[in-house]
Amino acid sequence: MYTLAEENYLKAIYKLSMVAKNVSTNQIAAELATKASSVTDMLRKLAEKLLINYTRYQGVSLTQTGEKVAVNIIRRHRLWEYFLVEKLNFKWDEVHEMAEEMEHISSTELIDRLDEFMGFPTRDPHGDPIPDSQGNFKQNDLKPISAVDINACGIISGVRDHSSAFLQYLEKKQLTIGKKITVKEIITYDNTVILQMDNKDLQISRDVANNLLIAL
Amino acid sequence: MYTLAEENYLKAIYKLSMVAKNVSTNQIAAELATKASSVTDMLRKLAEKLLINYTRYQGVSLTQTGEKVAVNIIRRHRLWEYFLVEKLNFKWDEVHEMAEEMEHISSTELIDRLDEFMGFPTRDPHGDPIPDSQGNFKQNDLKPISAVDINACGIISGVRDHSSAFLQYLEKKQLTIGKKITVKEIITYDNTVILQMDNKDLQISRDVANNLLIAL
DNA sequence: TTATATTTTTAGACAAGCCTAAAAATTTAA
DNA sequence: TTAAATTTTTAGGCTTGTCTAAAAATATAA
Repeated sequence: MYTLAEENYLKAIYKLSMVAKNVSTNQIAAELATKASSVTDMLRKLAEKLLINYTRYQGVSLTQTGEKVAVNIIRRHRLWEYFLVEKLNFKWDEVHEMAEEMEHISSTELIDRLDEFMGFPTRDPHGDPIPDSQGNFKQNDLKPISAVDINACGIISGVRDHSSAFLQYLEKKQLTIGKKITVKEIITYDNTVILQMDNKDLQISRDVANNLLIAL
Repeated sequence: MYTLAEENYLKAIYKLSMVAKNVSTNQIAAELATKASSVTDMLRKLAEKLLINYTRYQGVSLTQTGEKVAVNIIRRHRLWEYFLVEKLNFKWDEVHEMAEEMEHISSTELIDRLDEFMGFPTRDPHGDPIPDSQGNFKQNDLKPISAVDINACGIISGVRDHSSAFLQYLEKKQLTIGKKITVKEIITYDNTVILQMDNKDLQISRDVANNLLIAL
């Protein structure tokens, strides 16, 4: 239906749209590690196919069709990640690259059966919600630890950075999905955060606090 | 490691090599539904990469490396077919196209874990042997029904034609893997074959007898 | 063994998706 | 509000993998 490149562009635009309604050429180029001129080329093609709204120099947004396609790719990605962790016993920091390939397998029937096989999971191993077969899912209502009040208490429920380096660090510190933590102190000088978890104090940097999400 | 096109060429050459040592340009073109000139182009590239032995006008054969790559693709294809049938409950005539896409997922670790998850199956849903992680597997020692003697008795163990049309026909006639049959008569005029199965007589055409394999 | 048919290769072209370098538009700053 | 900086687009080119048409090699038949 859509080429590999097209799917990757739609996914990137979808992801960037979470932050700002209109997405710029340079943002897409950075996300896909490609050049702005290549992005412009592709944007013309996607607009032609009515997958994005695009006016020269004005940035882009997904059309309804484009969004549907993007959500479907995300569904496939997250279901495969769940499969790799829950059925094949991979660790949460090992699955991203594989799922990046598997998300492009096109059969809808396959994905729906996989979904059923696993018992219709609602979150992938990183806490991200999995869209159902209709494309419905509720966005996580999570906050980065760096943005909550002192003495706030919550459950670790997601990450913003999916790199293995970050996930391995969290694993080592036992900062995994489901853990209950309390924010004890935020050092104003460098925004280092002191947490309490399992009755022990734990110090994390501003960067880590920014990328670790909790449900209050 | 290898492009989609390269993998498909290697697989086609491997398949055609089963029948004749040296494979011709036209045979490959037919197998891949492409043109002879496109095949020539690709053969030059594969020879360059030392995956095939190729001399102009003389046909090709796989090098040891090329064969290793081809067998690996076949391993992936057959394991995914097994997964689709045994875990996701697809029918044996529904899985070929999906596996055709899935066989190109590159991670070796993924395939080895999938293999383990399913208990190291040795045959796919069509009776074809699944190479192990070292690429070892014994070729089926099967005969088409059209080639056995009268009164020969054996177990249906494989097919030569993997098209859904053929598989659906077999399913309807209950001519499935594992069934015990006896060849009662071969009509010399048109090579129609009369089988006995489950104490009932069954008539199959020359074409069906040619594509249905039994272990004696 | 020569003519004909078939197979294979070459030549030249095209689409997709990427690139660099330069031009144009937009934004920011003086 | 004009100049400078930044962003985006255009122009032209490259690679991969495909195609058609024509030429060359090989196989077949008279």
